[in-house]
Amino acid sequence: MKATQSKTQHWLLKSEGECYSINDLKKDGTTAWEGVRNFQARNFMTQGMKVGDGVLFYHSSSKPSGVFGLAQVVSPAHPDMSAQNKKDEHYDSKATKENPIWMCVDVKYVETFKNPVTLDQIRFQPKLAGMTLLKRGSRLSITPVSDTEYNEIVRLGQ
DNA sequence: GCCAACGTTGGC
DNA sequence: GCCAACGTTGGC
Repeated sequence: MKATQSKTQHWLLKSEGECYSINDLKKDGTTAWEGVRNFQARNFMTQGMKVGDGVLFYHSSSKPSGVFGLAQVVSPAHPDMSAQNKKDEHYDSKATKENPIWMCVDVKYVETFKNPVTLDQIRFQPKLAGMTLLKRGSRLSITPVSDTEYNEIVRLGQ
């Protein structure tokens, strides 16, 4: 399905801080967002994300958890090769060259927040109360973020 | 390390 | 196509 909307969207990407942090992204410059093994999150990448979209970089399972910086989508979705790599921890035996199943986009480092916006802060802000992140049991590693939410988090972080 | 919430799998 | 079992996520 081809995305019909042309407006720039914003997204929140979760990463375990211990595993891949905003500092790792800064070091790498650009990275393929591999390892997503959830259909809903994948569909956001294949159908929703567009080059130029803004990304809130969230550390989960970190002390504290929160948005630590900004990134940007720099490629359309392409096959996630880690799914076809037997040695990769996210290997999926059903993924093939003909049917890669799992896709990923490339994201580019933009900036590290001077003041990381913690989960507590996000909960406290009325403008951010509706964020998918705060929904009970929300474990999605990729969620859409509204203009208002995005701008508010950027304002708090800088 | 606990556990609630959720997605996926597989037997029927 | 139901649903129990299982694995994973992620805040605490």
